Amino acid sequence: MLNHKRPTIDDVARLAGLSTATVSRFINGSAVVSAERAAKIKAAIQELHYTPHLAAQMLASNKTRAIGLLLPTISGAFFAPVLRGVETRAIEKGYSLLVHSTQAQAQNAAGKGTFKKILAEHNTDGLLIFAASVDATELSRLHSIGFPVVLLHQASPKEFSLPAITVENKNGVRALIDHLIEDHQRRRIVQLRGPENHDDTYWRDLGYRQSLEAHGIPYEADLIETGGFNTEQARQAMRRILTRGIHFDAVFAGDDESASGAMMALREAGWRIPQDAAVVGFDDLNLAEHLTPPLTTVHSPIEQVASEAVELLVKQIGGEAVPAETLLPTYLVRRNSCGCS
Amino acid sequence: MLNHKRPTIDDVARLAGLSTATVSRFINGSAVVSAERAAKIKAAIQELHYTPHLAAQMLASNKTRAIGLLLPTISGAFFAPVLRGVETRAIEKGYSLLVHSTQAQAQNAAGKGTFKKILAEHNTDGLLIFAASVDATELSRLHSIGFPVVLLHQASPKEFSLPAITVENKNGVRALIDHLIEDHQRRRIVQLRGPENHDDTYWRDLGYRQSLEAHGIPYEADLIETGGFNTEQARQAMRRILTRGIHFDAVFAGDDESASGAMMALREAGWRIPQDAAVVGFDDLNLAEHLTPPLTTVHSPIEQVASEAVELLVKQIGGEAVPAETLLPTYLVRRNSCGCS
DNA sequence: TTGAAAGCGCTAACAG
DNA sequence: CTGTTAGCGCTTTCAA
Repeated sequence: MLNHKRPTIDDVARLAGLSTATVSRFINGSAVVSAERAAKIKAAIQELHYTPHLAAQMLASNKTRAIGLLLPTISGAFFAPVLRGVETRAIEKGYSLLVHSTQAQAQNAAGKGTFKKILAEHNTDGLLIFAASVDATELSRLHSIGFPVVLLHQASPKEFSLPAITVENKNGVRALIDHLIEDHQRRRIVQLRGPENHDDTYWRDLGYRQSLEAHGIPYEADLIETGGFNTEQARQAMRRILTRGIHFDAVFAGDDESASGAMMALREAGWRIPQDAAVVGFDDLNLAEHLTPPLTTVHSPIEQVASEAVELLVKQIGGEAVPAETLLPTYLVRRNSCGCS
Repeated sequence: MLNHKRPTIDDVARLAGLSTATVSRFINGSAVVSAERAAKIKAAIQELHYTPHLAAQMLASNKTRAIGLLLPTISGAFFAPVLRGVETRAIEKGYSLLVHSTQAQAQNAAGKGTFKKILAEHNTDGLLIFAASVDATELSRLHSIGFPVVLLHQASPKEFSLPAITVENKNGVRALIDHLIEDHQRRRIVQLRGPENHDDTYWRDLGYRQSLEAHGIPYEADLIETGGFNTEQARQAMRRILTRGIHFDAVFAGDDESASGAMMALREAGWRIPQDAAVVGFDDLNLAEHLTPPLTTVHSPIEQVASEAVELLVKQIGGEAVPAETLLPTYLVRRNSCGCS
């Protein structure tokens, strides 16, 4: 397909009048090369437009220089900053990025008997695994072969330890609900929970409960529904709440996308926000400030989690030890959907 | 890092009592292997948990079995179906997917003098290039070395021919504007244009103009603004229109995300949709039916474009000829934001 | 610091 | 249909 054969390291070595080994050392910085020869090599590389053949490097070094990102799905506003953070940092570190949404595979694998691991130790040096992307068996297998892994928005299984990074869910929600109760006198606060078995769901719920408890407000099952961290699901959940005909004066939607869905359902039913019910979210995605009214929420450093995760993974690949758990701080962002002006 | 050395094709061959060549043939289906031996090989592979070493395959075959997807950015609701379509089909075809948003790189490369081609012929077998992701020079270079490329939502440069795939923008918009004029008696229709130098922008504008012309309505520069296919930009563009104090009774927002922004701006200003102004979009993203009111728009088969693009690319990689241009049909979706009930 | 040379695991002639 | 074998382009001992 290509017109000219691409230049090899041998071509460079020949042109520079040196051995391939020296060129290789120069390229990888794996040993000091005399300044004089380094210059020659650099010139030869430029002249030939030489780029190392990745596959050959991999084969010889037994490294892929690629990291894999496993996501449940790539849809949704939430994953944009995740991808951005991961990609930017990965490139910076000289790794290429393989992205795979396990949901896409599930659709695909249905019908076939085979379960092929599209992203694993055979084509990456390490894996970034987002909550709900792979099952415990695979996690355990990766751990057992000592393969570098970082878990995002997901705690390590109890049986063994895999480095995990996430945000301060509980305290964030705590501040959020405190604000609703203390500054806006709301007491009947609906919660639209995220997906079950999702750690964020667990901790956000806990923050919600603790705030209620601290203010002497009982936890009421009637006020709880599952929004699934998803606009459409949240919209329907909100409708179900509305159908119950129960009294409430605020909605904690689980995340911003859910908040958007909750607002739709509320508005359809003729409710005014925040007069009839305050609505708050979590994440502080771009969309938050563009909702009507602008959404009060908890700022979550999503992109930073992503880029820090890459950092942790690369360290592991390099054989360094990394902290078992990293928790990035969150903070309350007051806009208008809570009643602030 | 790994405990056990991974099995090689030699281990499989030894266990099966055959040659590596036969095993290789079986794995790649590159020649017929007798049923009896095939069974033996299959068993050996299972027993050893053998997976081919990708780098070795690449090096020996001079193929990467990876395709690259170049996007301007991964943010935005629009790209979710693109990614889904590409990934699903790529996996199906046995290719892995490398994603790169050129915007992320631009941020990164700023400051450095180097421009490294993160995705190109050295690490992929072919490239899927979305509109506005790479410049003409790089396109020309890829073409000159005969590297497989498919352009998405972007026409081939005039100087040479690269296969391109996109949707029927013009006729879609034509039907949309016709609907506004004929069925809802709108005559002063604002257009929020997409980014300049974007082919979709050009064709959508043409559809808009042709519909106006067909109905004897003059094209008025005052009614035109740039929405950039982006919620926030569109919102601001809409505000600018509003500031002009001119009369209008409908808004063609360029795409659905822009429509969402336009709606926000209109609502802020106290306009009712569709009574005071109809609002219509393009794409028919998931969000369209969830806007208030549900958005009348043009359905664009985004995911299908993506998966068809993979198909075209894989064909090229296989040395097959492919059509220079592929245009997928669009159709009008009437919901309520146009005034339909 | 440098060079020579032995592979890394696999594919693809080539010969049978 | 099957086996033998020569590389693919690079990294990495081992000696010098």
